[in-house]
Formats: sequence, structure tokens, C-alpha cells
Amino acid sequence: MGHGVNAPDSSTTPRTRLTSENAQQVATTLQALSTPSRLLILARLREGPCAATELAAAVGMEQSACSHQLRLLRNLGLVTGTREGRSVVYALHDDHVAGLLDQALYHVEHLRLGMTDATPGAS
Amino acid sequence: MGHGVNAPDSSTTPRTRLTSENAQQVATTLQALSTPSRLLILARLREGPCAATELAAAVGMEQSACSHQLRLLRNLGLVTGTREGRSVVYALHDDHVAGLLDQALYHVEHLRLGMTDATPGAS
DNA sequence: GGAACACTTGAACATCCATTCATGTATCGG
DNA sequence: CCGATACATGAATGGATGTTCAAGTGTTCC
Repeated sequence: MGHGVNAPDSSTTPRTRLTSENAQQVATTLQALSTPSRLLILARLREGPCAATELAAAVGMEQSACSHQLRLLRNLGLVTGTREGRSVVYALHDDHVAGLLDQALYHVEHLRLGMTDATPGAS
Repeated sequence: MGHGVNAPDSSTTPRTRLTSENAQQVATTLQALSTPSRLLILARLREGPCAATELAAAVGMEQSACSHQLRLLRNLGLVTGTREGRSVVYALHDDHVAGLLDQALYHVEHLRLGMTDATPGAS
């Protein structure tokens, strides 16, 4: 086994039960992964820290738009920004973010295997 | 280890690399987990199959609104609906959905531990 | 057949949200 | 100081989305 973040066995009941109270907050956090731009930003940071401008170029979006999304991700505690000279270097907040990203990609990939069409708007 | 779905070790590079191409589809699927209503629906189904009306009551939303969201979840391949008498019994599509839910809850829970305020709109 | 139950569907509506454009702040070099 | 680079921020805009209301389909029982 690795030394990283270990998620619980999915065959057992999850420790954290979802209630009407925390549902909003969980949804808010997961919404960070619900848009291509943020997903690409996080995926880029998954491979290592990166300055804002370089990051924007890497994911192919305007610097301003990227900055807005980075602010959102920072408010959610998913990424951190550190001033370094004139640059601000961004990075994933901790291993849990990397884990969340990995597992999300893993499961979504396998979910798509059993599907013909995942595009909304189908009859 | 359990017999269920096993996600890859998060300390290794994920098998599925996120690209500009599949980012949209991954985002679309993950968006199913980005709203309290759908999250509650999935969490309820996580504990076993359930008829539509009973499901709506369980998550505290109007039957129509619930049906709309169920349609969305069905189009994404996350849940299945089976006619049974006059009822339509809903269930999670497979173990990957349960796994995705569990791991999402697990990571989000641990992410929130290192935070004071996750509410957007903060200065 | 017809009433009652269970669920779906469509349109209208209000809200939210990601991007763009323009401007503001901060750091470095000269 | 002043310009240039690097980011952040605010307002505006267009598109997506969740809910509600009203009507439609399907099923069971008498």
C-alpha cells in the first residue's frame, strides 16, 4: 500500500452520513469539480505547483477567468496561493485534494464504460 | 481488503489523465454530486432501492422536482428505474456509484477539517 | 369504462454561475 | 519615481439549471 491518503472500503457503510444539514456544504465543495475549467486547473496542479499566468496558459483560459476560479478554489480550501517574487504560486492544499481528484476520475471513467451516451439532452 | 470496488492508490499517478477532451464529460458526471437534492437522493439510494414517491418524501422534496433530478441521474447512468406495479423503483446503477459517493464524502469531510469557513462570499 | 394512485413531462420562472472587459493593487528593474 | 510584469477584483452579460405548476401517461382495482 502507498503512504498517501487512504479512503475507507467502499463495501462498508461510510462513516460520514449525509444529512440535510451538511448536504449543502458537501455539494458546494463537490461543485468545484463540476466544471471543465476548474477540473483542468486542479489536474494541472496535481502534477506540481504552478504560477498563475503559467497555469492559465496551461489550461487554455484567460488569466482573469483563471484567477476568478482560483479564488473560488482557495475559498473552498482546495488550493493555496503563495506569493513568490511577482508571481503567486498555486498548489493543491493537501493530499486529500489529490485523492479526491484521483478517485473521482477513476470512478467516472469506470462509470462511462457501461454507457453509450452520457450527453444530456438525449430523448 | 473488501470485495468491492477498489480505487487506485492515490500516491501513484492516476491511470486516467484529464484532458481538454474528456474534461467536459467528467465535469458533467461530477456535477450530479454538486447539488444537495441529488446528493440526498443518491445517499438515500445508497442504503437500498426505493420507489419514487417514497424517495421524494425521504429527501423532503416535491415529487415532480425529484422526478426531474432522477431523470438527469438516469441519463448520466448513475441510477436505474424499474417499473414494479404502479411504482418505479430506483436504485444505484452499480457499485461504482456507491464508491464514488463514499469517497467523495470521505474526502470532503477531511477537507473540511482544515477549514474555518467554507462558505463562499467571505471577504 | 372509470376513478384513483404513481410517476413523468413540458413550459415558465428565478437563480446561479463562468466568462469577459476594464480597472485596481503589488512587485521588480532602471 | 516610473514603467512593465504578474495577479486580483468588480460589474456586466449570457447561458445553464433547479424548482414549481399544470397537464399527460401508465397501472391497478371496482
